[in-house]
Amino acid sequence: MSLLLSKKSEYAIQSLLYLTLTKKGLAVTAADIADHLQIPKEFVSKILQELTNSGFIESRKGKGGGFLLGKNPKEIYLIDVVKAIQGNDVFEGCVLGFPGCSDEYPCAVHSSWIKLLNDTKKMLGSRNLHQLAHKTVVKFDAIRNKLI
Amino acid sequence: MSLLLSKKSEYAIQSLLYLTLTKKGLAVTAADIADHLQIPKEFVSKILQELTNSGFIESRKGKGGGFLLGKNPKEIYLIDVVKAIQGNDVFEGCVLGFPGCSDEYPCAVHSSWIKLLNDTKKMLGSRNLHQLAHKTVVKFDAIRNKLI
DNA sequence: AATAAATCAGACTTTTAACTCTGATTAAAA
DNA sequence: TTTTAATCAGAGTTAAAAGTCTGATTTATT
Repeated sequence: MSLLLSKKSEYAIQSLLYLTLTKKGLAVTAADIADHLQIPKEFVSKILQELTNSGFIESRKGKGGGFLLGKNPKEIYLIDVVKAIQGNDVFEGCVLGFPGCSDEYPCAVHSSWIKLLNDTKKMLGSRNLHQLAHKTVVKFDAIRNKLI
Repeated sequence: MSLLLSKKSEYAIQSLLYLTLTKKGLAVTAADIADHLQIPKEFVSKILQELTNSGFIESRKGKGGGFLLGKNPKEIYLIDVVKAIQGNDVFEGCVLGFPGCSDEYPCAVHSSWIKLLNDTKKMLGSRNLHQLAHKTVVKFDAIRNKLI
């Protein structure tokens, strides 16, 4: 896990970016995604299921099936994905772990932390899949060519 | 765990703040700290041991023993504690989980993430125990009086 | 010297995140 | 209609973080 996101969130975002880059209307299998992202197929399948349930993607069963984006990639922001995967209250709570920390009863670093948190939320809330997808092509290439 | 720190780090910082507020030269027992912080005694004992090994505090064995700060609280910055507990590479790694993410081979949000990370490090790197301790008295009071 | 009160060390357990497996279902194509 | 290739659902496993327990050691006090 990075400092901010769980592995699940990371893989969810990577998968969505991959789906954004595939031809519209064409279903991509979990195996294909797992292969291109170099992550476990079974795990990514679970995550794709969750993303289906939360409406980010659609699934097609049976032969020729797979997954495709369920919305316009311009309307899927990183923060939406993170909240769907990690829960709506990921961004709550005191940094120092003190109970009942709030603007009224702040801990010693409360205001600075709130600023950092707002910046983080602003960052995740202003980047959508459409903006990020083409910048990610090079990453997918590097993984495929085992440059990493 | 909050977005940034592990429970261990949180309790470590809380314990150090508590020790900063106690009379110089007087050892405080793990039980006392656990009680005032309302966290498990055995767990905090483990953490205090680690903090002893990394030189933040000193321990006195036997009757009348306990723990006390090993350095000047003006010289203990939050980031030092976090690195000691969570490891030096806490602040490494790609937010989106892509391998080999760097300035040369950035992911789609690399530069924004580096900025957030630097702000975070700056925050943790500029607050020492001395600055924070007195602002924390009210938190300890609230916990003791079960106001929370 | 005995007792009491503390840390110390390390094994153990629980919980949560990460990951795996299996069998059922669905649907296209032969 | 049978086969093949996919998702679906949910149980199971593993690894890491969080938390507990126990027994040994240390040291001040009686």
